[in-house]
Amino acid sequence: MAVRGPEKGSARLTARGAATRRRIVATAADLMFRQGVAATPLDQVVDACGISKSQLYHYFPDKDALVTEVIAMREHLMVSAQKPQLEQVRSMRDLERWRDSLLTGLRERGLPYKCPIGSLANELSSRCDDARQSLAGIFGAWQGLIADGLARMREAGELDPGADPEELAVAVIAALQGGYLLAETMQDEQPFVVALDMAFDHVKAHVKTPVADLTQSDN
Amino acid sequence: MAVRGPEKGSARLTARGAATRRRIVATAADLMFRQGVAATPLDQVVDACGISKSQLYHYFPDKDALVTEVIAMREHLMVSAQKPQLEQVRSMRDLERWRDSLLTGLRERGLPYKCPIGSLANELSSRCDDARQSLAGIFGAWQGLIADGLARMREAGELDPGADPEELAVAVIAALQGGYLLAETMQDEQPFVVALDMAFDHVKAHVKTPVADLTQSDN
DNA sequence: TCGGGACTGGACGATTTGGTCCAGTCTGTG
DNA sequence: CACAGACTGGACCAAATCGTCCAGTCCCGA
Repeated sequence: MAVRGPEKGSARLTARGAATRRRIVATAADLMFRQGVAATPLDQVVDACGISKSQLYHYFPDKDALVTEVIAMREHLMVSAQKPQLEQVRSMRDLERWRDSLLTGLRERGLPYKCPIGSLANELSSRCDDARQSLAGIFGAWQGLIADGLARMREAGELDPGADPEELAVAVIAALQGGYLLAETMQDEQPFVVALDMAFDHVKAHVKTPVADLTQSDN
Repeated sequence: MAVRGPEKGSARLTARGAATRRRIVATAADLMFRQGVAATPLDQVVDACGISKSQLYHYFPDKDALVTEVIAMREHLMVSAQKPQLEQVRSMRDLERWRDSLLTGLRERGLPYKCPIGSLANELSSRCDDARQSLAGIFGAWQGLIADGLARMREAGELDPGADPEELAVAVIAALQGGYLLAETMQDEQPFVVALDMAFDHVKAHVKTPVADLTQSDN
């Protein structure tokens, strides 16, 4: 499970070859998301992808390398899905729009109620330190995106100067992850909603009271 | 991964036999906690336990049965660890004592920063519906213990009558789980602390304001 | 047209793992 | 003692899986 640099053979790659390569990673990512990494045999990837086994090994030296790419793709997908919205965040209203999109996303995808990153982290962090570090990096990037939005809110005077964007972002992600896990286990979206609401109440508790605020602010 | 009833052979069991059986489950639980269920071969359980393979199969028909028992043991451990404290909860102060014990527990155990139940849920809920349901039951039991405490707080007038103990309990557990996952992935207890603090702020937000609060309410 | 990467398809080896089987020993108790 | 259950120890099977290898075809651009 070593995290390698750019692939050896990636230098000379036809457009067609690159497309196939991406297809393999995408297929593997999907299967591994639903079944887990260990529970996804390469033969299944091969079948689902409609390629031959030798082709898979033509692009990837071993399963670990494939997993590494899957993780990288997950980071890319997360960033390209979250960044556009989070970058725009300058007010609580913006942040709530983001929350709403998380919710509708969960509902549209339906089961399984899992976070692609969280489930990878859970399975791999104990077994492969390279993967764990990559996943930690993804969480860090996510945290950064959220924290930046919160920081902008603070600059805009929406957030209390004493509020720590990084810490709030960690709390939000933790709530998200916990919500995903409970929702998946209970097969019910309610825990996810409850967790998200908690996180947003927590953020709101650091909102500079514009007018008389009903929700009393604890510390 | 079928969840069976009481074992077939459990009828005639010497004290010695029962002890060995428990030892097997405990050993398996520990290994599976640290490495994951799939990543724990039975041979390793056998070695770590100092028994012979035939003995393992003398007590358990297959690996699934062993996993089922491991889950049951996890429930038992959770309840016997949490119930005594949570049963006593009648005030915010009591609840905070419980939180403190969670924290010191995490610190004493050290790495891995995982929840034995959460990690099982994450790995098994996608792959075995029987296990998933058992784990959901454990989460439900945990939720119940917390919710009961919160309900007593409400009866005691410490909690707002409008507060929903069940919902608050779900939020607390979600924060816990998310905190564990982040802490484990980042190899840092801070996310766990942050998540727990969020959860407790959330509960406190439903505390009936007793008198003038000393903790400054930030404007 | 020629060459190289893309790709097939399946044989093959090695390893791991779950699971079976059994001959025989140990141990505690009625 | 006799017997039942506890236990050893390893041989053994079958399946899954990772990974290798190769002969040969297909496709595309210089």
